[in-house]
Amino acid sequence: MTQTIPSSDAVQADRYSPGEVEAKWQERWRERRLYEVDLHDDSRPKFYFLTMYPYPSGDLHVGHWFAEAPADAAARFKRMNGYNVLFPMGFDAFGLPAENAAIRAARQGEDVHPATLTYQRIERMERQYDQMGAMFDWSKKVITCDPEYYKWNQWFFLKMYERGIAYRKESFVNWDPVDQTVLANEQVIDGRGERSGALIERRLMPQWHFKITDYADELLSFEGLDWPERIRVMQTNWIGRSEGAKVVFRSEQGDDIEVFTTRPDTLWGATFMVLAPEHPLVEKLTTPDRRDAVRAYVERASHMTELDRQAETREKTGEFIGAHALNPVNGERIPIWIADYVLMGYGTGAIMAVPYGDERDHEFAQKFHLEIRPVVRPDDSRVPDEELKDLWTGPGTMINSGPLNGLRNNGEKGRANPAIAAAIDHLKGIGAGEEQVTYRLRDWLISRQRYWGTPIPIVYCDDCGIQPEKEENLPVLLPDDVAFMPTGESPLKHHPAFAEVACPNCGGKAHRETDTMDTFVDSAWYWFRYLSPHDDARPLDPELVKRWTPVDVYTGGVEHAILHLLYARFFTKVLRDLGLVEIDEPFLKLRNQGIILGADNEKMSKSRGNVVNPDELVTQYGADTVRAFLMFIGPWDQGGPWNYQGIEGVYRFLHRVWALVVEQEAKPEPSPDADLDTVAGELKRAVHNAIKEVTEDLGAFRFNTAIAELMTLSNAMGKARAHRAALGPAWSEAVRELLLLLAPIAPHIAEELWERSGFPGSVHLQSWPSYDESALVAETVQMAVQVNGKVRGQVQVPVGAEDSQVLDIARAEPNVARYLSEGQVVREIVVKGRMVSFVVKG
RNA sequence: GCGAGGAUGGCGGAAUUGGUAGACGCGCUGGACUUAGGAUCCAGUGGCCUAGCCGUGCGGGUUCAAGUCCCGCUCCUCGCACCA
Repeated sequence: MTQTIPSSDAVQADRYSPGEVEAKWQERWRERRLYEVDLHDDSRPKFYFLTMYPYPSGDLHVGHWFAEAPADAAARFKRMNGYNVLFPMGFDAFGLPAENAAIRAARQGEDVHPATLTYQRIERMERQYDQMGAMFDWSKKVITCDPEYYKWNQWFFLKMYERGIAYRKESFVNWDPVDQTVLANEQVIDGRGERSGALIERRLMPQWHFKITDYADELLSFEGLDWPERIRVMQTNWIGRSEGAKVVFRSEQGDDIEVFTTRPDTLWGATFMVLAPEHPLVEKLTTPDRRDAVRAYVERASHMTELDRQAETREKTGEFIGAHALNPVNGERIPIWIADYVLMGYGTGAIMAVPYGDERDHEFAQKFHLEIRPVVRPDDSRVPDEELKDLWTGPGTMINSGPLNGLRNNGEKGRANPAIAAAIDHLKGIGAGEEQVTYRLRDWLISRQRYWGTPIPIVYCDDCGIQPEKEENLPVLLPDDVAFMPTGESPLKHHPAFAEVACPNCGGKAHRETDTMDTFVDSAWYWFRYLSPHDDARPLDPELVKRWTPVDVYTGGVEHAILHLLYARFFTKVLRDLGLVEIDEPFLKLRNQGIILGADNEKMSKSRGNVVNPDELVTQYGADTVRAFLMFIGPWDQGGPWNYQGIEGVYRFLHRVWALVVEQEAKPEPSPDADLDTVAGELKRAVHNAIKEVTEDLGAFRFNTAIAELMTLSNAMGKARAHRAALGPAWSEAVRELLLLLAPIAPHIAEELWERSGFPGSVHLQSWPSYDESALVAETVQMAVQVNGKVRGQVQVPVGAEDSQVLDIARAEPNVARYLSEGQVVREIVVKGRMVSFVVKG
């Protein structure tokens, strides 16, 4: 890309110079505190417009602009529509990249502290944000690595600990060997660490969890929320609710083996059982002759990464453990196997296997030659029961199933299926099971073996065990004087002053928890804190929370569909149950922007070298052009490839707007035969049409078409421009409306032209214009005309015309007139809005 | 495999309840102004065998009328995936 700005000798005194205009207005807006919001102002309705706060990576890239500039336009639009709009911004400042940078530095013998790095980056990004011309209210800024912020993470943790929502449990965890930390399930993508890309190992460790599963059912409801279907589906699948039954089998040795099944109706077809390799009963139940084989299998499974396991989706593996269990419904003796297709983390880690009714069990049975017994006869099957196909998961009639024989199985889930209902009742009757709901969702593991995060306020006392830190001792400060380990281990472990403490209970010898919290804890409630960012006495201001939340619109990337957005919903419900807020849901309306791809159609990344730097673009074209171009590129929720050429068109458009308002008319006066009334009428129509369209588009986040409408208006004004002197106030009115419509999208140039036109005040403090319906384009609509049921012609009819007028026009159509003149009109009707029917006799 | 979304000119994309397909922009072509044009302005720009015909991934259907509705496919993107 080479220069496109006209060389300086061509610049006239009043030529559009984005750099000057933008610097001037950013300065003035700052001086006038134009965007500082009075949270107590109740003269206007509130509107909380939230956009996801960024991680302080150090440089704003074009993706930030794509996310935030349109959001800013939508927020400005709301503000001009009479709302008191809160549009805050902050930084998600804890996290691995800053710490990893410190570790890298340590490896080279340098000393870089994550805090120093983070605050430097925040400062740089704030300056870059200012260049965007966004109406962020920085006075409400939240930085999550500030003790004044993370203190409240700790406070919430203590409250949740009191209520049993935060608990410590030894469990298998996802261990990232590169980042040297445990990850949440949500952070493991295809068996690899979300950040590091390293293969995840499974380890058994004591970890802190939040009991998000307590809220599983509530999280499944999106009632009253205007969220994209896509996100709702993703969250619903993630929570993964399954209705079924728990059934207790008993081993011959007398141990209860509990299983969960969604198909209790097929219990009589259970011909073997399968335990997960990690199942606690495996060791005990295995018979001596099978011990070696079983141990080898368990050993192999434990070393397998998640990815290895998933890669083996085709071929089933497993081992018979030598033991048998009794099927509670028919007392049958069935073999017990272990196999890694049964997961310890779901249900009970054990299943009853019904090869006839489950594809996986069927595959397993075939491979190991286990019995397959039909229990549902398909409706259209005519073969004898013994010859039924060996896998059927659909509806039919129950067979080989004792008391269920002959019952209808409609293939539905839960009690809606008579066969399932009967099976559950039967289980209850014999005391071997009952209805149960199981979720895929697991509790949120929040422990991280890292330094740069919120310290978990827990102390382990040799005598008293786990002790929560006292509230008055908060915040538990993250120490600054730490040495970063080249190995990646958390420096907290090697910091005696931090780790060795007195027990808050007995005062005896104790040590502090050295794990820190997942950074998703920070972002699970940050929007509440914008309302009182520096309140030292309490986490949130109840009065302001009541007035301002829930957030009216939340915008951000889809990549947070299940991580952040699910945690935020969970946290809100917890805060509600703690009596701190009164709302059930944090974000009423959610909108996701798409992703801007590099010119090579790949996701932008430093390693690919396809990153577009917005700073250079701003220098070349100005922020207004960059903003408007990102909005114009296509539907916002779609994203798309970056295209250098397109930006020129938007740049030219802003130049033309500038010329319309500022530049002196160089052309000769209009020719005397120009019909001024027509010109004025068309101008007015163009203006009001634009108001209507831009209003609808901005309200619906359709930025691309809003700009297209503005271009159409500016083109129309370009045609009328030659008559501007003669048009007088009509011209000036058109300019006024154009600038108002432009203000949310290109705030600087709109403000400058507003001032130059002599309009009072700031364009951003004006009310949004409304349109005059009667001034809109007199549209016509095409209608078909039929005579005695046959279409004879098409006519153009003005929108909103009276029926009689429509009939007159239709009658005048030559092709129609031919048929009408012959006979007599008996009935005339206008149907379907777009069809004129004549019925003629004679 | 399951779920969600999509397919429209050379390109990004527009098209209320079915009603002149291709708004707006890019690119391209021609012209004007120019020492020059990669600046600006004007005109044109879906295709073709151009009295007209054909055109919204493919094949059917409903309708006076289909990008839009119905049936059957193909391909693409994203999400989930041995969840019992």
